Amino acid sequence: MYIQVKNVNFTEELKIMLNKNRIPQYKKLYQILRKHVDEGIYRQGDLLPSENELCQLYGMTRPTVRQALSALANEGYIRKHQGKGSIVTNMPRDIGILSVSGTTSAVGDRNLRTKIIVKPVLIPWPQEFMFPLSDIERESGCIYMERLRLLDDEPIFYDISYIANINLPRITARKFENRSLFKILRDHYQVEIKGGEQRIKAIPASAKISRYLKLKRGSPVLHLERKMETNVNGLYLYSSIYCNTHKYSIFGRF
Amino acid sequence: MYIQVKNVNFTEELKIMLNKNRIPQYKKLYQILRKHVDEGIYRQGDLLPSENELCQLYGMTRPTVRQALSALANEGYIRKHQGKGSIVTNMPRDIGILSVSGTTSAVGDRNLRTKIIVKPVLIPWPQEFMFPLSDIERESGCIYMERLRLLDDEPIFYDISYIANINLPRITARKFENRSLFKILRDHYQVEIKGGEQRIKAIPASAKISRYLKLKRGSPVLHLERKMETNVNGLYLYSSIYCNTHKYSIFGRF
DNA sequence: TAAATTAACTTGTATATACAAGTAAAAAAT
DNA sequence: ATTTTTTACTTGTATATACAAGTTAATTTA
Repeated sequence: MYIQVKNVNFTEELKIMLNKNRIPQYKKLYQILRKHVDEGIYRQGDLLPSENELCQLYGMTRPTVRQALSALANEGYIRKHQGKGSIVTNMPRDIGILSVSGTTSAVGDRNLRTKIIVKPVLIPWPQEFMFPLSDIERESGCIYMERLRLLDDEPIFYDISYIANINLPRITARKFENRSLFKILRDHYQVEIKGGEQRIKAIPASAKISRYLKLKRGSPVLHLERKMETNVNGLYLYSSIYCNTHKYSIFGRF
Repeated sequence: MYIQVKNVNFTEELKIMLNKNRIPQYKKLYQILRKHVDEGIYRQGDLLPSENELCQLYGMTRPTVRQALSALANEGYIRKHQGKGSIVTNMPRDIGILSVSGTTSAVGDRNLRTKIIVKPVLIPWPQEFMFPLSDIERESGCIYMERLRLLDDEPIFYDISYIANINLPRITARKFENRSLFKILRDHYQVEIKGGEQRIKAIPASAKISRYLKLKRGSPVLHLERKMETNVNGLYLYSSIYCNTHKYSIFGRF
């Protein structure tokens, strides 16, 4: 018995391998600028360098720079004004809960604490899941976790997360206290959230939810069911989020 | 007494006037394709003509066509797949409530009826408004209206709208039954919603809201406060929306 | 001094071109 | 017949260029 090897040009293969994780220039610039906004190097209201300046700084042509900027504009990080320039938007981090980022970034990282209620465990998917699942997802099982998010020591979010166990080695061993699940996925697994869908309801607090969110039973609670698409084919993130909106509203840009 | 006329080249002025309402090519294509999707000429899952075909069909170059397509993709009308093509997304109309379009399009126009509770009237702005107002907005007064939206004869949305009275002649005379406010603004005033922000809460139904939405007092209701930016400088639309989410969820893509 | 014009920026729109990379079906090889 | 390769499509990335149009500040003009 022998293994048949496909007839390939190995130098070609190697080139492809090396180029596989190649990040396009416009995406590099996008990531740099987003990081600068996130880290406060550019603050709200600041003017970004002009497109021509960015061309010079990073050695690209204007269409490439514009591609990066329009990605930032689409996600609400900046707003472009003809004749003036690109202005950093007031609260890019607050897109959060209604957009691409996770709940950690939804409130600005400041006074948010995360308490793990149920550590990440690998379980079979629930019989009746809130979204339809593919066969691959069903087969690979589900990484399940429950987290309580406290803002100024008040419980605000109760998160239940479900992730298909696809290509995420050792994820159940990681620490999720005070870190965004999304950041971990991005930094350690190169998983980027690309979009998704959600359903929103106002519901009366159940016994469990009222206990965790320290509310009276039956008082109104915001309930989000979210399905998030990633750059990894077939990998979706699901979460069911209960929010105490008595004191804080959920804020979003669109 | 005489009126001093600015020294201008009138042919130049005329040219500018005529070009003033000129719509860019990519925007024309964007509008055409969006209309086709809205009207069901392209249905969910359908493949749009390829970029090169669109180039030929509409006499543009590929970058221009791509600009139109990426606008559609950003708003969730299509999804692009390298190597395959642009696929019409399952429920582009349902972006509605959480995105750019109005509530009429949020549920697909089908069984939605609109009942005017308070006809559009010009009033001064409320003392304590949910969003800060500019001086121009305050001075120009506020077009106010209340509408109840029924889905299959069940009251679902209670809309309170506020619009600054800037350059919207005769708007209080228009009929808003069963039509989207946004569509009227777009078709008659060339006002396009470009983005905005919103706050979402779960609150107990007040006496008024419970009456209109046919709910028990105190039962959970979704409350949205929205500020929408337009292409008209200084013109914002505001609305306060109460939703009965017992039967239906609010759905959104991001 | 005050108004108007000009100049020097900014982003917006558009063309033309080239090659990379993903997909799917036809064609060729086994 | 089955597998592999090729081919012909698709969208993605990138450059180079040009002019339009909005904004702001400096300059000129009255």
